Amino acid sequence: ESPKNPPNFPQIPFNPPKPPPNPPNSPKFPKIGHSVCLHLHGFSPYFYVLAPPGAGEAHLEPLERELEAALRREQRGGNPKFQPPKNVLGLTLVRKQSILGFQGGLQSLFVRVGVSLPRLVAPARRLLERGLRWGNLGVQPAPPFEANIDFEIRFMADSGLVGCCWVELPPGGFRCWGALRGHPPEGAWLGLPPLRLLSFDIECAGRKGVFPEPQQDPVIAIAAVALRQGAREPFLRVVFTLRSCAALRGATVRSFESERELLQSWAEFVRIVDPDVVTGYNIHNFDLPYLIQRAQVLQVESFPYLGRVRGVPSQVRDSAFQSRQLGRREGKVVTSPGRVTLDMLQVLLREHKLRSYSLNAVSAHFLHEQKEDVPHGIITELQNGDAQTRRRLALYCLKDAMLPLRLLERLMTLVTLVEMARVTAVPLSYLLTRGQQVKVVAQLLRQAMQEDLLLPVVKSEGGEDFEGATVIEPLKGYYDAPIATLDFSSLYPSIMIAHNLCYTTLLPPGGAQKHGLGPQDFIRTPTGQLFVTPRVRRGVLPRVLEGLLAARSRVKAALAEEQDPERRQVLDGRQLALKVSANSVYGFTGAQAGRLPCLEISQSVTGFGRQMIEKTKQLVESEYPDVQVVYGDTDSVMCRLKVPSVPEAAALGRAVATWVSGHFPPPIRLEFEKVYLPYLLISKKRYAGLCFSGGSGGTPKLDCKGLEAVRRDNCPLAANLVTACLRRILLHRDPQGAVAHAQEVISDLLCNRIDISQLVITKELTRAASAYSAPQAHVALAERLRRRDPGSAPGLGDRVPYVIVSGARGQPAYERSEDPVFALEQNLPIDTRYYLEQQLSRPLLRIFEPILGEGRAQAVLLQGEHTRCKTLLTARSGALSAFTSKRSSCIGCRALLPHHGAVCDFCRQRESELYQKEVSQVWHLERSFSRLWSQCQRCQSSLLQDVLCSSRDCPIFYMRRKVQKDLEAQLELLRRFGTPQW
DNA sequence: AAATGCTCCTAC
DNA sequence: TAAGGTAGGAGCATTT
Repeated sequence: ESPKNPPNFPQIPFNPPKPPPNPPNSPKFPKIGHSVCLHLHGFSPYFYVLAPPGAGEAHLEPLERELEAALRREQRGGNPKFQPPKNVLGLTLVRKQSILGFQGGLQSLFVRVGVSLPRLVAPARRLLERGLRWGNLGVQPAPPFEANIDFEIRFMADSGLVGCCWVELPPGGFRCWGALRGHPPEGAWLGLPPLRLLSFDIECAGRKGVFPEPQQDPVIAIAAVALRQGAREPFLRVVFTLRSCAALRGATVRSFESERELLQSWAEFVRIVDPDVVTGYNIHNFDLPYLIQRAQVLQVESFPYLGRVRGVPSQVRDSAFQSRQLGRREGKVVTSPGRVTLDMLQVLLREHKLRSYSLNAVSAHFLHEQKEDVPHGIITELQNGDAQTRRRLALYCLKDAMLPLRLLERLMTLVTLVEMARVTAVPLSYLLTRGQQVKVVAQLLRQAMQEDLLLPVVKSEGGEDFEGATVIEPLKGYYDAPIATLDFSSLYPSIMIAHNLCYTTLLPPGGAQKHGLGPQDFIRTPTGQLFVTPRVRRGVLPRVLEGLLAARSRVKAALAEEQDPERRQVLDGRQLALKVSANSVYGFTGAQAGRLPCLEISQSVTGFGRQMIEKTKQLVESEYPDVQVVYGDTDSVMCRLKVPSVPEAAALGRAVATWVSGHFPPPIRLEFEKVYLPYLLISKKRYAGLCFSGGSGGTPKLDCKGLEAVRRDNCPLAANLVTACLRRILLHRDPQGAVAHAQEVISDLLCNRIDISQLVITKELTRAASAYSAPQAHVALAERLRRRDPGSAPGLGDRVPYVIVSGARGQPAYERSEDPVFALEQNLPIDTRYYLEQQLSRPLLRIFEPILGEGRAQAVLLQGEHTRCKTLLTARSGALSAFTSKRSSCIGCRALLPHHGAVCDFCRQRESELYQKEVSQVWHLERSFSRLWSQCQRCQSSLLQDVLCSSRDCPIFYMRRKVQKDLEAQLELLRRFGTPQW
């Protein structure tokens, strides 16, 4: 049911175009009329407790009375008005097994506790766990099982639904209790439904230098773009503006004189478009909370009904999320029942490692186009102008609403998420808000249910760390011979399958005697744990993993046949989801603060892994004396082969892999992956090579692991230079060219010819400033920025960009970190020595030393003529020198002058010549500036309007500002000549 | 000068 | 309440 008329919702005359109808009887999709939001009502959750010894049918009734009474007492305490009709829906005795530990087929007695509301699960569990009266057995504690399963996961597992699957409903009205008919996402039910996506962006009129706050600063524009999933073009583009706005081509403009009307109208628009997915960039932490808070301030009562459930308003809540993988993040969550809010920023933070996550940087990276970035102050100016300046604002806003949709499409975000939801059986929203564990829990629960196994509620205590994988000691150096890479695909999942490692197969100490098992019934893992063989009991985890691997082979086969591009996309997405999903099971078992940790399993898995890589190296080297394992990490070995060509290396690699595979139990297999030629091995986890994937004819690709080229915590100059040198060495096989290039870049750096954007280092703020025990450059800067303007300062989880500026001798780097824009605007001098010595020299030496030799690399790179370049130009070109020096110096000979003129008496005779030189410098700067300016105009797609952009993620911006400032300084210099007399 | 601990980010 | 794992290189400030 879609709430067309929430309480007190005023009717505003407004007729946006209706979404286009679905294609009639489209062969691709089943016939669908509407999006339907199923609001889950009246589903009763349940959990289990282990019954104490001696418990039976007779104990259930008194126990239920006890539990009911205890729950009522608790609730009266919390909320006297709340009086649910019934808390406990029923207790029943069931015979099942705990999943934890081999049980020898013995079932235990459990009580299934059904309660009427999800929020009763936690207190009921606590009461039973602590101990209630079990009739004549007295007060007995009862350990809970499955009391920590998420409500939606419980429901879906019970109904046999997976995330994002098709559900068939009877035509006309329906009221469904329990039996929903979900279709497996295959065949006719493989595709995605034509979901409606709505992307939006807001603009606020902030005050100068302060980040906009909803208490004070009005919303002046909201742009919205609606797209049907799978369609190429949006079916709707609308901009809502405060005050008049000139027409936009291809978009509807709706102007309002009052902000209240603007907000009301937008909310109504959302309800009419009725999107399934609401997207945008940073809408979670900015746009949505801002709108809702602003509507509160303006008392627009009807506004927050943005969801699909009648009478349930969207709410802003603070949220904190913390995981080892994603770090700690805090922010706001806006609820919107019935719609998925898909913040592209959150998606990118989870899925992609980038230097910067500004919409700007992201557009440049994924869409290869720059976007304007207009500072807040100027936004307000545009708003205060006329219909034309507000048109510009509207267009800017519209573009920002458009970009998330384009990112969504380019990154295939929706398909990827839908497939992950289908494979792991969780709702799509979980993938955006929750961690990795819940996906494994969902799968584990479903498999366990089939085998009458229950998941215990464990209190996670921080256990001890366990030993991980082996990294083979690298034989460092430069190899001009083919290196074949062999690896165990899905190593950890296949270990778990091959050795039947599972919660259900783990034999505790003494378990063998207890269950009367002989030596042939169990195995001892390399770390000493005992697990029963599949003959005794097949594990649940291996079953889940086998299912995932088997599904993967089916998808592979289907992909070979499938022609339809959209279905192919779905299958691709599924393949990825299956792989990722299988690989996360091991991590789940080892998760210290986990839902169901079992270090015996994870330890054994890595133990087997260590044994295997060691054995592989030995097997290979003893069977093939001409093959040498030069390196290996976890599941791979790099083999140096004494064959001349890539195809021969591939053939030999395949033979070796097949032969080695025979020495391991299925489904463990060693596979030939690729050939490197040449190969540069720097150290553990750091190498580069020219990669021939599959060892065949395709174009080889430069592969670079762990080196500065692929790290985000150095400046782009270092990363780019390392990449460029590696390309020259490995791809073009031109080490001399690489050296020359490196020398040139070093020279450019020392002569201040490197653009500041190349020197920006970014690092993540992983915790609150006070939680750091060691000083850090980015943390110190973040603190300084916070003092300058708390609203716009970097928050937890943000990446902080900085440059290192010159300072006093011996001053630590953390005191010299500075905001790049600030440094540019204030003409703070960059510490080029720092960049050479701390950012470039060591990475360069590391890659050149294996080729040139130790001494030579040092001499050639760091001691040549190019390191002595010190320009005179920079010394005075900055505006700084013009304003800070108390006395001016002669433009000809730099001698101090007693006056503010241009030249000293000695240089007076060449004054005309010097003047001409400075004038030509002005021309030169003007030409550069005009080139950059028109480049920025092209970016804003208007050659007629001023450039307002100040994107700190665009190199052109830095260059433009630099030239502009140099030009100003140069003109100032020119003024010192006065009116020429000659 | 060398060793050490903290921090970040990557490989797998 | 919820939160996948360990190995490992490198930079940097501080201590030894």
